Amino acid sequence: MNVIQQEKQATEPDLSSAAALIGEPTRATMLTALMTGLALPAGELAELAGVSPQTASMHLQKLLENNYLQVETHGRHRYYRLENADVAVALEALMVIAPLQHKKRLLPDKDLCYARTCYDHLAGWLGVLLCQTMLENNWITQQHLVMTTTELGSRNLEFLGIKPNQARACLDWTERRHHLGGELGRGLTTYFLEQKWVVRHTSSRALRVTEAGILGLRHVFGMRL
Amino acid sequence: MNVIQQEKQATEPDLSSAAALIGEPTRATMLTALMTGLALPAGELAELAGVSPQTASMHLQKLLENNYLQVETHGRHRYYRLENADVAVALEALMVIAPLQHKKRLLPDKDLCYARTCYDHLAGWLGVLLCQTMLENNWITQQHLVMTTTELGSRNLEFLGIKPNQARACLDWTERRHHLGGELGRGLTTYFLEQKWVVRHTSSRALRVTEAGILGLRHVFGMRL
DNA sequence: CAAACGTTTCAAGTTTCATCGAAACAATTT
DNA sequence: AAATTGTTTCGATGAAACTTGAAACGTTTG
Repeated sequence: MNVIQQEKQATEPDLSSAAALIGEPTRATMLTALMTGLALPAGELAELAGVSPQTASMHLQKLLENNYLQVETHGRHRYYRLENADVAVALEALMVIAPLQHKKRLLPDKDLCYARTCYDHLAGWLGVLLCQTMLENNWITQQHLVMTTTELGSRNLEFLGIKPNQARACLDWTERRHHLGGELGRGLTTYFLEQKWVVRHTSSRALRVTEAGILGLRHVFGMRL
Repeated sequence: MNVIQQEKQATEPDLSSAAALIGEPTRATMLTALMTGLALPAGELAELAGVSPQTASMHLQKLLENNYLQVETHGRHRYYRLENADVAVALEALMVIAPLQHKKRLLPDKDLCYARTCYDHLAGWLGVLLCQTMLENNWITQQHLVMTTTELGSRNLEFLGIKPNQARACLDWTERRHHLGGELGRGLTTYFLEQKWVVRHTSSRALRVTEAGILGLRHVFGMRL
């Protein structure tokens, strides 16, 4: 009543269409699958989401038009991936508030809680443990949301061939504690994957720790799984 | 085809319903309005969104049920506000990727670009200028995403009665540069509002700088508007 | 070169849900 | 106590968009 509503063209960004694009079960499933950071072909995304190829194609086109995805054509396959980290960040931010929904609060998958990728870095129980261990061993120091490698940490990381970059403290939605994001987070995770200390599950963001991983993580980082 | 899809109950958080809740124009408008951090009555939100009171009521109930909002009853009015900062963070994260949409990229409102609140702290051109000035004057130092007050800064802030907390570097979507969030961001903004250096616009997140504000910002912070 | 495969386009059918009139409820004012 | 105001509940309507079958397109394989 007492609010004047004149200049309607005055605009914030188009929040609703941005969110609506994510707010559709099929698309949300596909986007979540792509949070591994990997590129997946259309057919696989269709199956993951449980819809026909036509339907998936339509949704992928929408995500593409709105620059949420990139596509790369290889032969008769078309591989889709997230456009950039901003999209992943928005998805994560939504996951933080999603559990508030309906109070159903169904427990998430065990494997996913244990270890998973968060776009390009390690998350879950293992990710948080890594972060804690590196802090305790004084390889990194934390200033609120930024983690910096100490001299000790830098030496050790360089020895492994990992660039001692800074890390960003990233809130883990299953553990509700920080894990390592940013440059360092990516570097470490790339290393773990290269060393086959962890391997990706077939159809989720979850990661499995190999025998080599158990040994490596203990000897190099001092983590006891 | 080659992906086994068995354990379907394995779940990430319910991203789609979280986003769908935001992805409806009426609800998005109301949520955006509430990003001031203020509480608004149902009728006012209805008018802002351009829908009837019944419709607004329905939407508000949904947002309430899903814990995106709180409500406070005063007499026959019901005041709605955001549940917590996590919701605001998610909205901001979506605003970052929203401009990618459709390439329409229509310029946002001038007032909003000039100065506005971002939940509980100052944003827009003014917010970025404040951040820059404080850095240049060596009141704060920046370590990537964290800003710490220097000794000089702490003294000056305490003299004003503002707690010299740390600030979080928060990406401004209009300026694409950092402004001051976190504890310090809120403290400064509270102070500006108390001093009536800035006043809220009637119907948006935008802020107007008063005469006293122009003087105060110049003399105390050395900012030339 | 024909068949199979992955993907997209087109044109339906179908469902979901936002919307508003009517009415009920509650608090305030006259 | 009656009238007014702010808000919510109920029910019917309608539009938006998700879905799939059919078909076309391009690539790979035999």
